[in-house]
Amino acid sequence: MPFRSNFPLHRPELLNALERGDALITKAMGDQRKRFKKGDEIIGSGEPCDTVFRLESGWVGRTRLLDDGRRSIMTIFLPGDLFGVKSFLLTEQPDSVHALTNSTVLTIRHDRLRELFETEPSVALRIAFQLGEDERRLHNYVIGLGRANAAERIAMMLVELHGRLARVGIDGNGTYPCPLTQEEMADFLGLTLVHVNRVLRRLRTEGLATVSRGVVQIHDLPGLHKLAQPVLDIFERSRPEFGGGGGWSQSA
Amino acid sequence: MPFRSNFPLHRPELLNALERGDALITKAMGDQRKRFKKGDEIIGSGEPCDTVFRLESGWVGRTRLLDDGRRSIMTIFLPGDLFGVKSFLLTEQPDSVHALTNSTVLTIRHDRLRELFETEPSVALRIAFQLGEDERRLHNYVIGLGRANAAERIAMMLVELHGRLARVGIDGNGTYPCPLTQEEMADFLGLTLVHVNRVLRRLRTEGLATVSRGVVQIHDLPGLHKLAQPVLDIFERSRPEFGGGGGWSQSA
DNA sequence: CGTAGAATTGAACAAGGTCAACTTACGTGG
DNA sequence: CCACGTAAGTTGACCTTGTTCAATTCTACG
Repeated sequence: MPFRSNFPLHRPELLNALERGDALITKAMGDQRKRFKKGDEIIGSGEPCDTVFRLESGWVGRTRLLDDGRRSIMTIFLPGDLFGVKSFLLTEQPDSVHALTNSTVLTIRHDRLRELFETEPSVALRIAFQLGEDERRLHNYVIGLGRANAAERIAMMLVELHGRLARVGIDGNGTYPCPLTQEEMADFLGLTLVHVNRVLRRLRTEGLATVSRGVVQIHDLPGLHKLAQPVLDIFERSRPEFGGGGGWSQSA
Repeated sequence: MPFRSNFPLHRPELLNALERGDALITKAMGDQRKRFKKGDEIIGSGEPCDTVFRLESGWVGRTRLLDDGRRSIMTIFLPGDLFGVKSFLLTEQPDSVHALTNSTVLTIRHDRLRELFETEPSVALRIAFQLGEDERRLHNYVIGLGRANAAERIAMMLVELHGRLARVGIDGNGTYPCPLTQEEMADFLGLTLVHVNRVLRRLRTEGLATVSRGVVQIHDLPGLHKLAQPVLDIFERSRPEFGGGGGWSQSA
């Protein structure tokens, strides 16, 4: 699944170069895929890692486990994403990357990638693009963690996952698979599992969305948008394609 | 101020290429500097911007203002940092970048930078490095916002600023200038100004650090480290160079 | 069936937020 | 050099959001 033309590119004229870079990386990765089972560690905390990955299928998360047991899921990778790019350049933090579901990945070794990076500007562009895209997502995420309340954060997550999955072709009209447990959502959103549960119930009773048994059903996308609006990625804002009017009784 | 050899590079063999890329960018920027006064907007929210900046002197922040008045300072740039790199590639979010103090910056136009990017792998490497470095910082920051309490966040901020300023040569043995108002700190840390004030008072009375009148005095760096430890960048962990024993009475 | 992970719910609690007043620092004009 | 005005910093009283602790129910699956 290469680039979609609806990618949030500043300069559409880069699209060709990006697709070329992407194809070159894909080609260099060959078709030897590694498989991981749910829960497996893909990149260990602290261990050196000499490859960059492309997620082919499944969900993967970048996690940090603090000494006292607190946990944070910093990023969720979906099919098509490159990950491990940062360790191509920088010393690694004590992060681990592990499979949230059974997953398959393609890999390329750092030294091989660096050769490509130096000889093919389009590959360098593709790498820089991935880093920029990650950063953009992190920026939104920081706003959410810093300034959004629990309901806004959850709405933001649901809307973002919906958008990203739709862009890689997974979207059943507002229904999509989501393998995260409530504990994982909590670690992703900076909340507790108990509170996530309560807010999800509230979203359900208010008719905005139902999250259960690994499936998200969005009943009222405009409503979720309205709820998440203050902290929504600008790229998601333009897509309240279906659903009724927003009916969330915001206390604020 | 080019790269320091104590930079958190995964592969020291990249250092030469990075310094070369940095020098090329610097050269292409020439010596025409733009000056901004405290409070000036350097990149407007939403407006297209066709340049990348290097901060030469002063403090600059990337900010997002939400519709309802909530504000978030997502990144603080210090002298030597490149910023606006992301907009080289991606559509911009409604962020603004503005001067936290009087500042001077050097600039390079996107089209010029792209030429360099394509012809000089070392420039591409320098750009990718900056993006990776930003991402790394955001990762830590996300942990802090998601899982650290107020005192931990503040300690993290003080330690990180100390480390970054020391690396560009600004460090008076634990005393450094910090032009942030308490409101700005609050917007940076995801707290309220009132609570920042209270925690700063507590840090002061416990003898860890004094923050006032634009100056931070760290009295007990190991103590701050201990407090921030769970959420501290690994690159900062190795530098409790001075001070007494940690004396923070953590309630947890 | 039995069991383990996940979800759900209640009750008590605490961290941090809100509101509002007051003080200090500092730049400017008289 | 002083008076004043404004932005920043402080502090208290009270409140809300989200946490903690502790059961209790699902649900999938061997």
